[in-house]
Amino acid sequence: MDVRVRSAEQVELDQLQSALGFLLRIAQLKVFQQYFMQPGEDRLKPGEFSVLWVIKCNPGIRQSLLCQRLMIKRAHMTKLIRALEERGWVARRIPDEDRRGVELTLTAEGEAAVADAAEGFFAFENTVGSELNASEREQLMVLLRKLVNIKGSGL
Amino acid sequence: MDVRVRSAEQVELDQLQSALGFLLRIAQLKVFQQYFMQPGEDRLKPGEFSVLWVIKCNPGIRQSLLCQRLMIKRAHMTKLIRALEERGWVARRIPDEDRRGVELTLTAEGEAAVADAAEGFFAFENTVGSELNASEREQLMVLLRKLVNIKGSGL
DNA sequence: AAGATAATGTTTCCTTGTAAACAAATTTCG
DNA sequence: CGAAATTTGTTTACAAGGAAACATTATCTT
Repeated sequence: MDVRVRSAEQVELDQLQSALGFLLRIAQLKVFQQYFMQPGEDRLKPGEFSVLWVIKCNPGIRQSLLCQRLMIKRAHMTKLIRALEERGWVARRIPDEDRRGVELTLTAEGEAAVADAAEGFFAFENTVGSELNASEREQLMVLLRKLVNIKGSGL
Repeated sequence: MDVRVRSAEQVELDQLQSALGFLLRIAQLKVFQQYFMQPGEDRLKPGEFSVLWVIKCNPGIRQSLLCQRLMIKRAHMTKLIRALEERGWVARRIPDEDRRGVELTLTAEGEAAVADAAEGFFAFENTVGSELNASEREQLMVLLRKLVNIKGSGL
């Protein structure tokens, strides 16, 4: 008789299976791996898409606010924004009211790029959590929004 | 009148607030930032702790299985394990039944290190999700376990 | 048995993300 | 007002993590 563990499901996690941070990390990694497993050539990466999307939804948003909402460090955001600027997708503007900050907007090309990517992105997002039924998925969304202080949609 | 968005909560996300992958990512990043914001000197990083913990709970576990369960890539796992080996915490053994694989166990020092870190780690984990009440937290855990195929505890 | 295929780790190179020090502009407060 | 503290973004130097090619061992096919 050989009872050696052979599948991931059989691995004993003990208390770790009640560790919320751990579960979130595993879930998140799983989603990313699924995302990158998809074909698609020069698809936007999730980080890029979300930055562009949020700028689109909040024209003139401050870079620091983007950092706060997307949980991206300032140092890293600088690189992201510079790269998107070089692709001709975002425009940086130093406002006169506060010349430390940077106001971000999309260029016309940027708008087009987001519009282009949005369909695929949200289509993928809708496949996330297929292990759950519709009501569980909705419930998970509600709990996560609460966890991260995103007010629910007014839908 | 100035209605410019000033706080992260006010940032418009539109459809993104219904994107499960996005919400998971934000939640996960938030937890990590909280973790690293804590003081503590040479605390184990979450990844290190979980690897040690899972080896402790599954002595002799194969490296590849660890990868699967912890969603860590093989290339990266090699580095993690080698580092833990150099610290004298894990022992690698090439089993005769299959000389491709590696069986992992903790050394006595490894056991001590995990035991030492466990209290702090799980204490932190219990603070995760304080934005939710007890029943919401439990519900979130159940949903995440289902999402990642971790069978619930028999508690 | 022998050659093709697959599984498992490792190595190397590259991308993503973080930490710390810095620069510039703004705010706070004696 | 004016010095100290804060906010914001950037730079540099590093750590974490991933992709691809490779080596070794095992399995599959015939």
